[in-house]
Amino acid sequence: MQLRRGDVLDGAMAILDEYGLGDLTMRKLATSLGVQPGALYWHFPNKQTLLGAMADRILDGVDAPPTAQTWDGAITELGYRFRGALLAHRDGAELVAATYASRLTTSRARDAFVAAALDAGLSRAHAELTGYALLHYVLGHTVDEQSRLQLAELGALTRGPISPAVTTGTPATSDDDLLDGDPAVRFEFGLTLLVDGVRRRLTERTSS
Amino acid sequence: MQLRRGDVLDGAMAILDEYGLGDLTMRKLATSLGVQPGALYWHFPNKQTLLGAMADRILDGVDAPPTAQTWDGAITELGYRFRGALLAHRDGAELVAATYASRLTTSRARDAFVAAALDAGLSRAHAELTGYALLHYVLGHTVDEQSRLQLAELGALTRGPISPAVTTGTPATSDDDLLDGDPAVRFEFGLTLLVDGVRRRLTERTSS
DNA sequence: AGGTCACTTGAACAGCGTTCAGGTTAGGGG
DNA sequence: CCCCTAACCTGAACGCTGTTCAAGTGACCT
Repeated sequence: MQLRRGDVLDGAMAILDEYGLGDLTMRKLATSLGVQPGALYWHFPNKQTLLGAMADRILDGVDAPPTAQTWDGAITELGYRFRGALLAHRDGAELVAATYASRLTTSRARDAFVAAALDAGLSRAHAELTGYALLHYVLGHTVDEQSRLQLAELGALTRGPISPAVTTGTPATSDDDLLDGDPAVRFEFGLTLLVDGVRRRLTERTSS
Repeated sequence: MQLRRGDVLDGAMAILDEYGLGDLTMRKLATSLGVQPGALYWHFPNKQTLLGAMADRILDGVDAPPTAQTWDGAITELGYRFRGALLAHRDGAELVAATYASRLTTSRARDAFVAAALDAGLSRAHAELTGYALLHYVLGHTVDEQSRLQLAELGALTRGPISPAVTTGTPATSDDDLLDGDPAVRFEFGLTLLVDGVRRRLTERTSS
């Protein structure tokens, strides 16, 4: 029973979901596949490339045409879909961000954003720029959101019956209530800011 | 001649600037300081903490009050200052992004953004959210910009006299001209989008 | 039956962050 | 002046990482 490239990818995704990016090593992956580490290098030239393939799998489908009727609805839908894809796997955002930086994954998400911006009525140049802005915002936000999430999970396990917190100065409601509330609200707010920025560009162009 | 905590930090910054984050290892740092690797662990409990201190140094000064007179000028100024600080050191953006994710650096940049948003007239809650949006956008953009820059530098050295490129389909002007132009333009565009989003929120509140 | 090509093994290489018992050195008090 | 304590460093190791490669195995086609 020999290994296929797809099997390696499947095994890697399984380790990612269960143990996280930090524990995804070539040795652990090989062991989980019942194989020696060297065998993996027949299917992938190196770990970076494997991570790139994983990023591509995570982003699979994000560039499908949006169903929303309005242009702003379409951009928002794409944003949520992108974020959802990243959050669907442990360390997904970090993996995609790292891989995107080394140009080993295609930027489908950005292309979809650009298409939506073109549909909205922006010029090619402005649509391209808008695509970058949306991509960078969503990526930046989601990396942060996910790392917070996983730090909180870890803290919830570590921190057992802790003393009810000696309030060291501020009444503790300065910041946390906004964060613990709902990351989706935080996400949506920034997305709306960007969409409104696009809207302004559209009306300016129309009315001038 | 004994080592001070600050000396270690200085040495680490020097290696970062000259060789990049990938070559910043505890062993290389120790060698450059004329010391054994173990000695570093008296000054910093681990590498992560050292990286955190480096991030703090990189971000030193970004939260100084902006000089611009208008609120939108202030936000723009802070954005450029933040980006400038990240670009000032090799792999600076990546370092700060990674460190920010593990909460080992204070988020001065965000606080400055929040203050500017409050000055603009936003409510506390909206200002906080705006701070996150700006932070995530600038970080996302600058990580991308810097990795592109360094990839291009590397490519310029590697790529010697290459054959004039077999244009595989598109006339090659689809994307690159916008990118090679000026990253600052790309940066400013997204920043303007966000600022315009804030502006809309302000006028809505005023006129309703 | 034989040969070819795809795939895997086993072992090693060079490097990493981190630990720690023990040596060294500097500075202040008797 | 000397000694003692605390700060600081050494030397050597531990367990881990990604990656390489000659040699071996196995399946499939002729």
